[in-house]
Amino acid sequence: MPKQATQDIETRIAALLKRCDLSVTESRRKILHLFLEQPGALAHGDIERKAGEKFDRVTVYRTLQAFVEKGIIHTIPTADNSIRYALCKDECSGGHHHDHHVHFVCSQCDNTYCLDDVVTPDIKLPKGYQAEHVEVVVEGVCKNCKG
Amino acid sequence: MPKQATQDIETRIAALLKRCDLSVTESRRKILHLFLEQPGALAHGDIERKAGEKFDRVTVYRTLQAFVEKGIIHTIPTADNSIRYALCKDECSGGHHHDHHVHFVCSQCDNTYCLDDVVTPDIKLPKGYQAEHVEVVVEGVCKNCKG
DNA sequence: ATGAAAAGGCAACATAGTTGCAAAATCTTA
DNA sequence: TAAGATTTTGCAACTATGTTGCCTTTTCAT
Ligand SMILES: [Mn+2]
Ligand SMILES: [Mn+2]
Ligand SMILES: [Zn+2]
Ligand SMILES: [Zn+2]
Repeated sequence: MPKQATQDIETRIAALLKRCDLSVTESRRKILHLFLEQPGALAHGDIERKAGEKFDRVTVYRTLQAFVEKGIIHTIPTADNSIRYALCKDECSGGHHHDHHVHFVCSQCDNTYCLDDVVTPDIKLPKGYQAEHVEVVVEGVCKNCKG
Repeated sequence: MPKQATQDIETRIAALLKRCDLSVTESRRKILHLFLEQPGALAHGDIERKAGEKFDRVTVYRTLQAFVEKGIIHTIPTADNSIRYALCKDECSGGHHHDHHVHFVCSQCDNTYCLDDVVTPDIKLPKGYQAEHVEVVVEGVCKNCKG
């Protein structure tokens, strides 16, 4: 692992936190690191496990909550009732989320992906219903698992 | 409340349970009743509350689980990580679900509706991803709250 | 370096969901 | 309709998940 590259990542992480008015702490850096070095989404449990015994459970909760509020990560609803979190594109960092992409959950490896290029379709609703936000979650077999 | 109508409902409930190879018990009848007399979906908590102190929590869990397995009800994923349950159309009762409709969660009254006539759109996925099932949940203002 | 402010750790609590087992209810069939 | 076999229920105990208050530690601005 080249020192230079690691340095860069750490710098980017610190910058992102500062830009979001979050003080740069060890747990926030660590958890953000987990998201950056991973293509898919992470469940709370994953994070707790990957972060090791190093951090208190409560800290993980509070960190994720802060990240969601600041638009660093967003939540992905799934059928099995376990919220997953994934990094937002930069544009979200403003303060409110404007993700309009589809999510994909692999039924084999259970990984969850943001399909950033697949926008959520318009849904024609019956008279009287007024849409504000559309969530689309596709379940199936992912790239890697497809044999 | 006319005796005749109540009788009919009870008969229908018993018939449905029998058709699904479920023995007709008080808790199952009661919970099925709750679904039938209500247009929207119910969360676990709702059911526990509406059924009164009469049944054990565990019984509610097991009843809902049985109903899902038999295709009597289906689950609806929501952003707030609380599974909701709603009656399936008759065709589901076979054993596996084939609901392809959109769900709607009202941000005001928090009610959840099955939009049975709004079918889930086809989603064009990137190369390599293979869809098996699509969930669409629309959040917004419902018929009753609009105004 | 120093003090104010923010975040973390701990403990205690609340809620949600699971499991094994014995008692009770339901179903079967004679 | 009266057993007996089978399911289902309730209870207790347990794990998992999430929240809150309070004090200590860390971070940040000066
Ligand atoms: Mn996403
Ligand atoms: Mn539905
Ligand atoms: Zn996969
Ligand atoms: Zn409403």
